[in-house]
Amino acid sequence: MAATEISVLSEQFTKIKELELMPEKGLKEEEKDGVCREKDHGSPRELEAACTSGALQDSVLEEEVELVPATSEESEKHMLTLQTVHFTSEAVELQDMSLLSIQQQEGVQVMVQQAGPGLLWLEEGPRQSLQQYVAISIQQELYSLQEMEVLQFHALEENVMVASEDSKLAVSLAESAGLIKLQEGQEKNQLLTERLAERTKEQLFFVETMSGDERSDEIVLTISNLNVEEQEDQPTTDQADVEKAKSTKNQRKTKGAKRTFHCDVCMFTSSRMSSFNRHMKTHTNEKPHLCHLCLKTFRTVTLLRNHVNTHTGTRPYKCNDCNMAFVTSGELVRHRRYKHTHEKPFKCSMCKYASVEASKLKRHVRSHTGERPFQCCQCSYASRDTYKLKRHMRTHSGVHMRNLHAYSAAELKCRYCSAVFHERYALIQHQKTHKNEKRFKCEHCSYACKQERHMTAHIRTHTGEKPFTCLSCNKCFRQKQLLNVHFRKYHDANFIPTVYKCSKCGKGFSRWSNMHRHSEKCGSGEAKSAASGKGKRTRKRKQTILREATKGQKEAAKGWKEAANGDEAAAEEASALKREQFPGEMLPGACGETTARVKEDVDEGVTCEMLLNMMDK
DNA sequence: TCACTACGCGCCCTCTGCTGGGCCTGT
DNA sequence: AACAGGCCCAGCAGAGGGCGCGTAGTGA
Repeated sequence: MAATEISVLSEQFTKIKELELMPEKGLKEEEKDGVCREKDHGSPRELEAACTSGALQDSVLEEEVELVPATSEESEKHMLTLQTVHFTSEAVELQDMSLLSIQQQEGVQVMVQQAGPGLLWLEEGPRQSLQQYVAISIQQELYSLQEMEVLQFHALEENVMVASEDSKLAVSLAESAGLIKLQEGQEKNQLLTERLAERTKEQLFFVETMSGDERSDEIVLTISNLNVEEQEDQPTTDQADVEKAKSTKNQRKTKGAKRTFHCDVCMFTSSRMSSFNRHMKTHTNEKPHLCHLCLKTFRTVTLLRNHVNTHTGTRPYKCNDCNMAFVTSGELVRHRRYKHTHEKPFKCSMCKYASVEASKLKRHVRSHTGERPFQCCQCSYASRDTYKLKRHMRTHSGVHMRNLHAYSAAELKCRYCSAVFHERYALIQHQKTHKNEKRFKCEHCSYACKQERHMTAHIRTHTGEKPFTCLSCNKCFRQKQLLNVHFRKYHDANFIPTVYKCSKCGKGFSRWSNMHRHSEKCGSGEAKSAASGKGKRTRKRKQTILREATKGQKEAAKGWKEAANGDEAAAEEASALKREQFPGEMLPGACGETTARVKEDVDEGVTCEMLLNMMDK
């Protein structure tokens, strides 16, 4: 892992609790606020581990208690100070809320708390200092409630780093997974005990999890080490786990014979010195290979060569089936799978989906699981991949924010049910769950419709309500658009009525549909057919022209519209602006809007009449 | 040491579907 | 004129394809 990543991680893991060295002494057992404490028996006899139930960080209170298991330096017993976390009363009420508890062993007394602690054995090796931590960051979603309950640490195979101040210890969590995969119940405890017996003087690590930064998607695990004494004669009932443990141990012995190389910075191990050395370079800032074109430096010659190729455009790996070429052979192979061979080795177990890349399958699986690990920091939205979140973030512009994501003190009620929200976005998302039905039913007749606005308008036919009043003549209307039409027709000096001319007789109509109906009767059957086709084209053309209206022009039209709502000053201003911007004749579109196309035509000396003629043709 | 290969992560893009709202059309 | 319904568009999100690049395993 790159050195830069280490620095980042070190910043992230500031929550790691410090170990403390304390005189050897027993601690009084007690159980308090979700922390199980075991009495000091003077020698290690058993190690109990009970799994922690659910209660993730959300359930954790801020209060902390430091638990100080004591050992003596002489006996190589370590004290651990582990952060304790208190759960809410609701969480405590959960069944099997028992936390990982560890019985004392020869003065070692430890209390471990929190959701998802566990144990790790490290490789046998020299004594480690007390100040040894393993910080692990994983995607939070990897830990469902149930997963936490059974401490499935296999997830830790990913993204594991060991930060050790003064030791050369490395541990493969992947290897250790079998050892730390604890199950609830006595079997686990017994198993752990046996493991202890098997692993005299091996180091025992405690793992605690805690939420990372509030906005982070990570859980930070802290692993603190301690030594335990040899144990004897502990029964084992979980044979499978025992076998697993033995298997792991053998594997490790085999590896020992092969001489494995362990990175002291992260979990990396390798049986080859060359691989190990290459890996170690990733932990340094040493980049001896300089690009002479841009002075950028690289760790390896290969990286430099690939980089230089981006300057020169050199792509040595060319596809035989197309013109594509790539810097690396791997890219070519992948390209061929995508474009030519269509080989998709990664298959979904739940559907027929298959992908070229594993990461694509992983992304796809989220569509089955519903997993949305990428949480928007500004609203309730969460996405299934990083790009969607990034795309979503664009919506958090100032207008958009006020419209959708501003907190509303007033309750925003779902129009279809009793749900209540305080964020419009959440409301909209919820309301999407009510879809595809004529869910609006009239109380007075059998009418039903999909849209509430249609129902609102319909209800007025029963009540007689006419809420839209013309401010110029006090005439009332049931629909706003009717008022708009009325106002344009009778009170707007700039309004020029639409005239649809019959191409046969030249007769004018205010509505295209009327003209079309007329044209079907006007002239021969051939004319009728032609008129029909022409009508469609005319409509299309008209819509195309109207669509070209610019935003600024719409703003002007909006100001004009406000006149219908009583803002005469705004109406006058908009009207003046409209006249100034578009001095020519107006195309009578909706609300008297002119269009960009019209403006262009006006600039070219094209009149409204010419436009209408053009539309007719 | 190098080259090949595989893997993983990230980025960007396209296609598709849904929804609300403005507006138009048929009756 | 009034009503009801449909069309169209913008905006957004879901899903997936494709590629760039860094790193690790391994054989020559």
